[in-house]
Amino acid sequence: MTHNLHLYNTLSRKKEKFVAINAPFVGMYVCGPTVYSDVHLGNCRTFMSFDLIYRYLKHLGYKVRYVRNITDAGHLEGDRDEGDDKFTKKAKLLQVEPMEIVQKYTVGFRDIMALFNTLPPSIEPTATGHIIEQQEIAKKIIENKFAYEVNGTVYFDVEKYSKTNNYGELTNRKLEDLLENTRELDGQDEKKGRLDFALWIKAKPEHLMQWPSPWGMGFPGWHIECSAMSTKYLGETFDIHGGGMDLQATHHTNEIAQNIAYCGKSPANYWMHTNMLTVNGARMSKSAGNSFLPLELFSGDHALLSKGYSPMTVRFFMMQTHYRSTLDFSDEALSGSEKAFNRLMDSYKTLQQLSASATSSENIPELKAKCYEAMDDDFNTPVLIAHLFEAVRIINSANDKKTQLTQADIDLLKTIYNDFIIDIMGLKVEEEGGKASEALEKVMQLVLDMRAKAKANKDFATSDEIRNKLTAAGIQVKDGKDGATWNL
RNA sequence: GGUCCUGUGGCCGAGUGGCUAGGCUGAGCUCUGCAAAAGCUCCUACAGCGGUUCGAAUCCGCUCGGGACCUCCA
Repeated sequence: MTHNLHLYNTLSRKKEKFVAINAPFVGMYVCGPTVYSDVHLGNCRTFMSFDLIYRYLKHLGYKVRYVRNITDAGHLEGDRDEGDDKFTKKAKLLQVEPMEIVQKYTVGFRDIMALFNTLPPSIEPTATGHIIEQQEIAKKIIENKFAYEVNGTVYFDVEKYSKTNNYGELTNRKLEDLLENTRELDGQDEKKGRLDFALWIKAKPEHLMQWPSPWGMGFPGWHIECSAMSTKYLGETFDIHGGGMDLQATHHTNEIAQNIAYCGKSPANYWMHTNMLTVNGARMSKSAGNSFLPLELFSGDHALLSKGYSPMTVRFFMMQTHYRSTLDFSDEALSGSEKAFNRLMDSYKTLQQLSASATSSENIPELKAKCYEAMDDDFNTPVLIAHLFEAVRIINSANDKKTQLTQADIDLLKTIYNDFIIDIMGLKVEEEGGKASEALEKVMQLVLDMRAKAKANKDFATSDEIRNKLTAAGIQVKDGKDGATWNL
């Protein structure tokens, strides 16, 4: 595998050259959604970022096993390790089965991700499908003396673990500081240490989701599902583990601790974290109530939006920002991206009908090298896009006969476009498609021919009338050197 | 309070110790019957104050903003 891919590893806090444990195979685990309500845009950003990473690794020739879980159990409201989980709460509210909640939002999630043109993961395992595996890990951790049971609940012993391991390594925090800053819990606490977290939680009789276990009826803690499923499908140590930055301090820190307590091995070589989406500078989150639903974005049905934006526009918008930077969301920024994206894709169409010259005035191989350089530098899509706009300029100039491209140049440009725009960034031409558009194409050709005749006869009143009425109908006419073209 | 990130032109957003980011917007020009499209040019920014350096937006310190995590969240 010859490439120069470097990626930022949260563990070392710097960019490192990517070396697969067992090339050409790569194991990648990404923490997926908790399906108790609609996915919001922030989730989508994370999964689009990892989709990009998945696509680029595949493009480089790796055989990637991409595992992304569906969390359909556990997840209590708050830190008390008590009360209803999110599914039970919602199910009671709507008077349905918790699994109906799970089904509804799992399907919704997949539909949205498909609209965003993300590839499905290789395996999409669910927490409820791996209750046994989670119990096995909890048992082993107890055996290894890093966990203890109190009244049917199993807790991980963080202080014990810290004696031989660096618990806060992922966030560079010291145990003393963590202890210092952790809130004192209400008196009835049964945990030994205030940093201890639950591997298995005792269920009250009224709980709708509960399973038998060596410790009585209960349900799994939040973190253990990822330990169980990543180990099962990718092994004790695999290549890349990813998720949103908000998972770094708690979820991933605990996941690493569980894995080490379980088998003595750290789960992943590279930890990758994607940054948050913000709205007016504040993090977009379900609990803050400032989130956008993807469908609101597509329809424009939101107080902060002047109009709707297509899924590909949104994807392009996100690709214009590096995955580790926060991305501030605004109507103005989206509208800028929409225009830029259309210009990029228009040039893609122009490229298909470019005619070759005998000589070349541009260095296309260098452009291609720059594109790889950008992607190899921790998946730097903003820089990649900057290079692609250089290609846009070249293509449009060639179309205007202002620069010359050989057939080899044109073929290479096609390769660059197909590789980087379509395959790697996962953008596609949004077509209305079908027979209707075929017919429209013919009708438009007819109309433009009639207008060309009027122009040839200097009947500008007629040609302008045709153009104006087409514009009013939402069709833009562009007069070029070799006749007119149009688009919606 | 603790840990950490961040502050770039009208807006979004990359980046490196010295050499053009890019996109959107705005202005001008070319082309065009006119317009649109396209191309070219311009608007030359790096929070503030010190320091290191031949040279810093890029390194260090301080100040002032913004944000994240420490509680469920991608």
